[in-house]
Amino acid sequence: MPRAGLNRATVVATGAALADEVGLANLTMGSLAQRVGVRTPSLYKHVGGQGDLNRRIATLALTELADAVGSAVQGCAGRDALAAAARAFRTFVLEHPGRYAATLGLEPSGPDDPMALGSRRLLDAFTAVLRGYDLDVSDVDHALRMLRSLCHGFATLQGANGFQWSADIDESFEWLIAFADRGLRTL
Amino acid sequence: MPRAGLNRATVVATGAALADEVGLANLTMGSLAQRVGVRTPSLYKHVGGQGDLNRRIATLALTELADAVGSAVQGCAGRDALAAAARAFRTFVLEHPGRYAATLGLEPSGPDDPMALGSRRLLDAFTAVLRGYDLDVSDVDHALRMLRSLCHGFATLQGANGFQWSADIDESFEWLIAFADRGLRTL
DNA sequence: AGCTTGTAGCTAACGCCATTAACCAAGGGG
DNA sequence: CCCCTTGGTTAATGGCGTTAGCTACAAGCT
Repeated sequence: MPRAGLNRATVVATGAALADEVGLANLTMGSLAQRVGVRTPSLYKHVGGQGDLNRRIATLALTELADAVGSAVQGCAGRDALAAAARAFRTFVLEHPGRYAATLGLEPSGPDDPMALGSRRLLDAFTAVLRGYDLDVSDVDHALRMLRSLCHGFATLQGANGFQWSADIDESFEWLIAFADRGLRTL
Repeated sequence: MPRAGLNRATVVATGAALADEVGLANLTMGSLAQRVGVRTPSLYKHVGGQGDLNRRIATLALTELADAVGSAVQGCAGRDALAAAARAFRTFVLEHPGRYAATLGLEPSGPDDPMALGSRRLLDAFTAVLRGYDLDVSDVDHALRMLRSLCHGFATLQGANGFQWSADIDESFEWLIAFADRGLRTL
């Protein structure tokens, strides 16, 4: 029959898009096959299986996220950089919940795993933000983990509808950025 | 044949324990049935299905978590209360990852949903912590979300092995508590 | 051009999982 | 003592991921 002209990159990208639409848990090999116009087993010619697909989506997501945060930070420093990074992070998670969910709970296989590379680039972007505050070296790792926890926690809780009560969520996020900025400046 | 003497509570409790052991995603009706010593379809006499089971595990988890945080906070105030609440939260999530995972991404069906009740009690415990800092009323909701994001983010990232690099994780968590305390005291 | 060969697609089949239907026995309340 | 609620059973269905084995497209060599 006519070749569909698929390749690994399109399969992974379509899978990521589908995961964003229907949720990672509902990303099924059948639905992905249908989306790319092929029968289910054909996907295995491009991808090792669901685990492998998930891993590749995670790698894509981490790369994109690192790009987004990295370029948002360009040209800012201090509080502006912090706000830009945090907003870019949250925007990405809310716009691409499936991709982001794929990145959680995976261990990098080795140091040259492209996933670990994306992870490191993301970390570097946040490290650059912290360079705008003159922290003691012993504080940098902790501050990094604090920022990551804040961004990850807020974004995933919002994505999971974890904030039920009244106050405006965007306002809370800006408040949170201001809080972190104040804390970092007075260390 | 001989009755196994099951009831809803034991099924849910065993399901929660199993989810903690093998991960919520690997909690299967078959494995749970085996654990309680019964054939799979028998579970449906006690529980509506996998979704219902998940919901009941989440309710149990939220109740336990609210109890843990609530009693940890008893008799402390200010920084001590904050530290006690945060530690209790993280300990619970790390010791019961399956239960906690079940609580995410669920919408309470109604205002008298027992799950919403547990959720509210947990919220109340954190609100009590904040009462030790004299915040402007307009800040309370934002501060609450900040604390929830911090605790949730840190605990889930640690549980997912999201902290790869070197620094000591417990030390980071204590640093983070101190950071939040300082920020809250200087609002 | 024609043959070859690698490979992207297909169908068929298997096993696991959740769920439902239909049946059966245990055991307490009249 | 009987009955009928109820907690257990086996059998069957449908959806999923995955593998095996086949087919036919298309590129490359002669």
